[in-house]
Amino acid sequence: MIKDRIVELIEAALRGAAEAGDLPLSDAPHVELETPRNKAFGDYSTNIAMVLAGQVKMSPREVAAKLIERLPADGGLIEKAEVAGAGFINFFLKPDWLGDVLRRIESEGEKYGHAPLHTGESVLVEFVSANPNGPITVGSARGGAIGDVLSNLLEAVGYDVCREYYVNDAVNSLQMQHFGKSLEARYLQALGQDAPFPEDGYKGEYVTQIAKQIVERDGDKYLSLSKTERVRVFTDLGEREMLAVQNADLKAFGVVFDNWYSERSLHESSKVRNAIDTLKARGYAYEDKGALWLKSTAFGDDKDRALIRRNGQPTYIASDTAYHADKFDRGFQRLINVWGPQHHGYIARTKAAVAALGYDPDKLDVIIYQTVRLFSGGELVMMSKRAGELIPLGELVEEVGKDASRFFLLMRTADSSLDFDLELATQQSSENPVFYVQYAHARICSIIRSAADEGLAVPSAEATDLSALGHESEIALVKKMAEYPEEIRIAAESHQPHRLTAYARDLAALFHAFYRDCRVLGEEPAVTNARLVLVEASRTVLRNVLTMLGVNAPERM
RNA sequence: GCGCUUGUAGCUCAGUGGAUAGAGCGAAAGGUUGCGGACCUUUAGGUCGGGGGUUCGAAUCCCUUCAAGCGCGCCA
Repeated sequence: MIKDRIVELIEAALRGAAEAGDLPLSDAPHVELETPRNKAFGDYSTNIAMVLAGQVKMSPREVAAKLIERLPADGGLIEKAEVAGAGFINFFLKPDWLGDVLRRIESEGEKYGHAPLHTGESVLVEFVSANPNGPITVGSARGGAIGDVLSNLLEAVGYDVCREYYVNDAVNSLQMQHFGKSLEARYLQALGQDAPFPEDGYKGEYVTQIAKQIVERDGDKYLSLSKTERVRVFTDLGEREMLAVQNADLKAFGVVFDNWYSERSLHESSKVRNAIDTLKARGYAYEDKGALWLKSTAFGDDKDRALIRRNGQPTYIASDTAYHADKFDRGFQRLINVWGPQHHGYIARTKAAVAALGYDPDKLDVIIYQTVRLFSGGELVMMSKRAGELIPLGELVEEVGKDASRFFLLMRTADSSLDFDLELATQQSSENPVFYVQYAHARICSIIRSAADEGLAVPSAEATDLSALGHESEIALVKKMAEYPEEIRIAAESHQPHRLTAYARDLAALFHAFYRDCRVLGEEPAVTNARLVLVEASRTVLRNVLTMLGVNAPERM
């Protein structure tokens, strides 16, 4: 890669200067190379002289000048290197480097952007994990998009990734019991009985729908059961139905999990008991007021947390602790949890629990995403006409499609709240970012189709003279494509999948600018051929980034 | 009260400790007959919430303060 080659040149210059006594350096400093915003500052730039100035007691410009003197022969890569500003060294590349980029994109194809930086490392990404007592909401869907695309990114940099959904199906969960009671009441009502609806019940229309389905399928056969039995049965039936709906909605959203991990199984396999025994043995669990407590304050938490209630039932923290232990025990080296905005207070206690069990809490990263609000035509959409509550993911995908749903939910950093404009998401115009990006891809395909109609195939980059490329718009486009692998690396390592949507928009904009300025077909053969190579490379990179986002790259629109 | 997140152009937001803080929309003026319409030029618009500090250099890191959202159960 070009950037790596320049870094090597600078490192060689540093060694040379140190050996010759020009610069009194003890060990090799880390060289940062960046792409300056302003093209007057060259193609690449380094601040190394300013970093070293204090250490070697010279002015930054002086250090820069000495380093430039020591730059080794570069094999025709660098046009010139010059000192600028406070002591930057700016590198201007010979136009030939454009060809290097295009040849690399061609040879790597759909793997362009991938890099084996973390091969052999495994990571478990847990996300969505909504309670199985209702459909996935748009809020949780944001976690779905973040978790899924982050997983794609981690795979691209070499990780072995497991996408996991934690199913909160514990039998003693109050949420699930409320759900079961609500369903049971709707069932009785559907059979014409005057059953009271529980006070803390789930009023959503979907509960009534499920009850009706059960009546249609099983009739009144549950009437003979005792009330307690019936609630138990309906909790199970409802849970099964909700998991199926969640699974289907997520699938339509392009999210498929490798594993659905049952909380109940943690209790049944006595992993919860084992975790508690370990905590006791390690001295981080104690009894007080008839309950058992996790001494999480020993690891920086605000207060200690209950593990087992006075009535003998374990709390969710108990199962969650066992769950995280099990993740490590399954051999994952890193854990990532993608959690909704209400859960930020749980980071400290979860890490504390992990540490108390003897695992490294730094191996666990938690991404908290903020709330999603839906707007339509500038108006806040609070209610769904159909369900009488928060809009389910299934409805969103139905309304704006998988592509727009995913792209829009990834347009902001997870840290800030997100306003989703439903009207914009369905708009067929350049103001709609998804449309704008997909349109660029369709346009590329159209050019290649037109070329084929004229009997022109896209020539291979390797066999084509690319020296005809050199227009400002061509250079800007190639530069952006050259940045893609690093963009992937940064997005993956900083856990910021939203960066990809910005990159996709930038790339599309640069392609549209190229299209405006440079005609592909009907030019001199040398020009047309070189530009066809460039267009094909643009298609590859655009398709790669859209694939990473889980968004379709259409050939026609 | 404590904790987390946010605060950047009229609006919505980008911005890996670097050079003159950017984009889209909106506003003003003009341009635009070719591969697929979703384009171009110019102008206006900023104390990066305020105040300290670290650094050669801060929107970015630290402290403090103000404002907004959220969270502080033997619920999950």
